Amino acid sequence: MARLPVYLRILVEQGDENIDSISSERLAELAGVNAAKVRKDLSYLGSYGTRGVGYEVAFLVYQIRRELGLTHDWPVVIVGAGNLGQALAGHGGFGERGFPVAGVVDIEQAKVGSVIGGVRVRHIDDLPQIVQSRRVSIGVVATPSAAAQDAADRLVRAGCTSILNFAPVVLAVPHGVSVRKVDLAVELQILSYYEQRRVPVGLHAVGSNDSSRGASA
Amino acid sequence: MARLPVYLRILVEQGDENIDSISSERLAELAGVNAAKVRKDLSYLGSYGTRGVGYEVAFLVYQIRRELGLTHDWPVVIVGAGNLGQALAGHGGFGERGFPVAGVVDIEQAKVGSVIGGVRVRHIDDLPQIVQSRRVSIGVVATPSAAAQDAADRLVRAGCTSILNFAPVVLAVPHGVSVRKVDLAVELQILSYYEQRRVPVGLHAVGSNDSSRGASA
DNA sequence: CGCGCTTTGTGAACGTGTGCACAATTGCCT
DNA sequence: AGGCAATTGTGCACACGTTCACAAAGCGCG
Repeated sequence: MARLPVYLRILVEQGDENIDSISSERLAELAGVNAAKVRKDLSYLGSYGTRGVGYEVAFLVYQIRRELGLTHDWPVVIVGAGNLGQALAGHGGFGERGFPVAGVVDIEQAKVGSVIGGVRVRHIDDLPQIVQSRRVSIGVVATPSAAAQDAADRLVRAGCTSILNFAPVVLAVPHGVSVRKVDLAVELQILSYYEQRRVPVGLHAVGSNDSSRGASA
Repeated sequence: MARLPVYLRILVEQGDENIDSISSERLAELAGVNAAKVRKDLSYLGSYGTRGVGYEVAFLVYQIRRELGLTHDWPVVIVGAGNLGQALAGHGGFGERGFPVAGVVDIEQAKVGSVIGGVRVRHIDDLPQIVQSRRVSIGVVATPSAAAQDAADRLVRAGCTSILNFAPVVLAVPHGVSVRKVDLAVELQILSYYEQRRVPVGLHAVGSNDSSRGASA
């Protein structure tokens, strides 16, 4: 389920505030979803709640981490040291959440050697060496559209089996390789869609990807 | 439908290559989806295909643009001039696709005045003025998590009715405001999930958000 | 001019995810 | 010890999106 990461983040936050027990209703409120959905999602992991009380935060965090495979770090390699690649590498949020940046590569020699986010940019030809020595299985494509497929091919050849793609193209990958796409223009266009038909009456929240909802501000 | 933007991009690309007619099957292949799904999606816009021939690319582009509300530009304002905000503003892909950056604001005076992507960073107190003078209805939250809710509140107060949120928090917004969230860590965690259970056999593509699929590389 | 090939549009079956409602279970208070 | 309030776990109905399969419709060729 795609909601587990959201629950996880909320539970970790609650844990940081020394809250050691939480009800499905409270968790649902914080995650912006239905309480029944939370319970169903969690029951999928097993019966880890206590009736009349709720869920033990620490234990639930552990279970979700285990389910998501977050019991150990997953080093990632970023292909493309342009605007986006630099922002991702320098962001810091990756490493904190269990996805340390094992390397940043670019095809342009001009970019090789510069240091961003504490990582030196290397040439894309070094990709196989980085992937193998650091046991990387997740690659991030942060190149221009035209170079994205080549970047993906190189990642796959180097041994990556999961790709996070920021380029607005549909990547072709071999069977067995997972791909997720983040397309900023698509997100904006979806907002535009709702924005355009805002004439009738101010209506509701927006479906699919989201989570948000709730009143006031 | 969230797939319309993908179709649109592909159709524009095809149009650039002087292809003026396309079948649902070809479009489905390029978009990485089922052909029947393409036809059903397009039939939702009306019957704009010609049986035995296919769809006229230019006309379809026009229709999808109209449906998505992309007949005119939607200026956006970016809140947060950190790593991510700078990358987004400097990216250029926004303006090209009909979402020109009307402004970048930050709460830190130290960042005010610098120029990124041809836009000068202004103080967040100028937000209402920017939003109103430029008729902005879409705001982008590119702040740290702790500041995200405040940024969203300010955007709403200034008059924005759609928000694209990059901070890993669930934003509370008034009824009638659309929110979409892009959480990089969530995407990586979903990949981690599939990566973890890759033991049995290398299996398939990944659901929901995606689009990818297809063979070889 | 008609026949066959191609491709759309859509009815219908199917699977999946969602939400309700309630029984089962636990803790607490008296 | 017993009853009450709270909360989980889940069966069930429903709505939605997906896919198949086929009839309707257009094009080109003989």
